[in-house]
Amino acid sequence: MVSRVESAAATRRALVDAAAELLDEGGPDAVTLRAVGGRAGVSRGAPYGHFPDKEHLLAAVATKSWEAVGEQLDALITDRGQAPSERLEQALTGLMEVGRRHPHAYALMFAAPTAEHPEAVAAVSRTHDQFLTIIADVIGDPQRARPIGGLLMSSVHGIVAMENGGHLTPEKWQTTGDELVKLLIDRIA
Amino acid sequence: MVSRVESAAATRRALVDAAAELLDEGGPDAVTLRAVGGRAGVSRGAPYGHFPDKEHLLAAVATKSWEAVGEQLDALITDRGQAPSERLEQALTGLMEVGRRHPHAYALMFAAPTAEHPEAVAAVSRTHDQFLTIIADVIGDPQRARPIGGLLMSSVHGIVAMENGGHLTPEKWQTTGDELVKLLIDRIA
DNA sequence: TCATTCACATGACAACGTCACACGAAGAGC
DNA sequence: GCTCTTCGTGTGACGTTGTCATGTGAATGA
Repeated sequence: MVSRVESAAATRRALVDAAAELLDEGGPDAVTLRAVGGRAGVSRGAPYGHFPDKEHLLAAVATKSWEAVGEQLDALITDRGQAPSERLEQALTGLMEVGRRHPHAYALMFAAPTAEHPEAVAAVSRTHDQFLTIIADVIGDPQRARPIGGLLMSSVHGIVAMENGGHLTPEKWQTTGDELVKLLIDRIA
Repeated sequence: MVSRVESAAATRRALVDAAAELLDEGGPDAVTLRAVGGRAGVSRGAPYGHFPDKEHLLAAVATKSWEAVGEQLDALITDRGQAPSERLEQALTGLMEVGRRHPHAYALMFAAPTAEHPEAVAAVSRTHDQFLTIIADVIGDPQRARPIGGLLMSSVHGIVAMENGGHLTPEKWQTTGDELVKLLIDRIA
């Protein structure tokens, strides 16, 4: 039933899942290869049969996170039952929600993916394209949609990063991340 | 001439400077306590006479970086020779320039400062207040200036973070960070 | 001059990423 | 059914890291 390559693929998946879980639960310091192997039910050296080094394992976690966001956006794009502006707001708040629920994985997603991880770069590019699709529906002119999309994406990311870093305190700025996203869409899109 | 406490303070400064330099030159991985001590002319254990652990040393680096930005803003605020809107643009592009010139230190500045580092929190708060001062001069209503300031700060930070992470490629978004900052100020401030 | 203080050097330890090597079961060929 | 090969995995080992305990020596105050 379970061929050798299938079980190998399952182990690889288990390693990525274990790393993502440990990252969520204890932050980057908790993601040791020994802990990852342990949670995945293998030894500390097993990951090296699937990844050249720890960095590539983390890149796989980032790739998986981007793909999860991509699936959210896919569902949003497929559902034609709502206005384009609504879709845009949901896309942006959806990304924000990911950043809030999984702050460490989110930080990993936006860390610099070196050229050594082409699958991570591809996943990011695909998801960005989906964002652009949603934004173009609101803006109309697809040429003008790209810079606007870049600004929206960057700004929302900045809001999430400021939130997660504790730099967006309501006392200091008299506002919240949710309000800022609304304000942003209002002024930009 | 050089009393004992003076030399101790000098060593502390040398440690922070060495850590900042190593961070600039080789990224976070290059900042080992052994390398920091070596560059500062002391041994690997010497930092523990000045900081409880490595995290506190890095917090001191972040604090110094924030204070450097604060000095920039001070000069900007003191100089009454230019329009408020010009000052705002210079403040935001100044922060962006710091992020470009010292990407790793910049990332450290916006990392979550735990409550264990009150001096870092204070430095951030002071600099944010200076931003608010500059923004209030443009907005007029100081009450309305705070959320606007939060959005500007977050957005610019997002732009810098996207740039440094390689996520703001001109091919994808048909724009640059500089253009986005201009567009941002145009639409928001 | 002597006792004290305090910054610093040094040895040691556990944990980490990584590599080399050994093992053992699944699959291919006869 | 048997044998050989392949390949995912387990294990021991090594260098490096952050950290602590201990020792040392020079500056300080009486």
